[in-house]
Amino acid sequence: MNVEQIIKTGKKIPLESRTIIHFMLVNNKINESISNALKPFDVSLQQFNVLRILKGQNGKPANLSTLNERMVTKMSNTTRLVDKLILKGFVDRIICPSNRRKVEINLTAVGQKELAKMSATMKKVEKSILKKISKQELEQLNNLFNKF
Amino acid sequence: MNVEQIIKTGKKIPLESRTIIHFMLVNNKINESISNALKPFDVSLQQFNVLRILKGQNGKPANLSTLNERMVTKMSNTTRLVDKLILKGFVDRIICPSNRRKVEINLTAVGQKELAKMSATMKKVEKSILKKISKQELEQLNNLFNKF
DNA sequence: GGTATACATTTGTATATACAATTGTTGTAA
DNA sequence: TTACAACAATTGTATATACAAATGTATACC
Repeated sequence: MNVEQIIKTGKKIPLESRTIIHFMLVNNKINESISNALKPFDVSLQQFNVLRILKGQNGKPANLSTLNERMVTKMSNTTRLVDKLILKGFVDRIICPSNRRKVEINLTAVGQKELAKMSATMKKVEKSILKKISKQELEQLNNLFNKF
Repeated sequence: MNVEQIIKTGKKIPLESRTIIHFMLVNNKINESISNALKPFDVSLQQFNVLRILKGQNGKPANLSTLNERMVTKMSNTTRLVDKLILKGFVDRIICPSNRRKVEINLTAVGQKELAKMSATMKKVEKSILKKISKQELEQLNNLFNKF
């Protein structure tokens, strides 16, 4: 992936700017791969993320603020994200009995089943995205990311 | 930046998934910094990118497809992006005399002046984003990004 | 108990983006 | 020269996201 070639510029870009731009280009590519992979399941990356968090709850229901806290990309509107998952039958939402301000969100059986399929697909996509990168380099990347 | 801590999960994440998630977290952080920095100028990152491309043209006008080709994040609707820049007085758009299907987009004097200010701000933001990262590590990052 | 404050979510509204269909223009081949 | 395909941009529409205001509920203080 050559930055200058992709954004079709002749002049060379300062190392700092180049790194940021390069970062964004890789990000675009990753996002595209992932959302393509999720398209057949009719969920966005954000929605997948919510389902995954709910699975991590092991049956314990989550409320909106918990979801928001744990999401990779925090959104300003988790309510409507959940709305869409409800519409698809992947989760259900009830008002929390002990505190009626809160809601309890749970994976449905369908949601669990679909999530399992999505996760398998995601594993493949991750492998394909990272196929040219060694374990050692992955560690290296994680260490570098720590410095941001 | 500790991934597990940020997304508040107890279990450890497989290295591949962790890298992707880590990547997204860094991306969010970068985007936030940049859009905050651009907010005073009332432009989005995409709009800034278009202005920068136009500057790179050195007075030569660009048409929409050229812009699209050179944008870091390709958009499905560059027309309306340009509309917004016109509204702000940063660029103008005329129909290309030699081929009336095309348009010619140019930086205005105001656009040039504002872009200079934005660029100065962006330089600072980049420095601040990358302040903990050495030149050598930047090279390393760029090399790793090449493998995506 | 009544009132103010903080909390958790939802709703309204504006803006951004994606995708497809449409418009207008040019080039080309019968 | 006309009909058709390719091109470049625009428009319509649906969906996504951001931000602020509003709703409803619980808690704390007097």
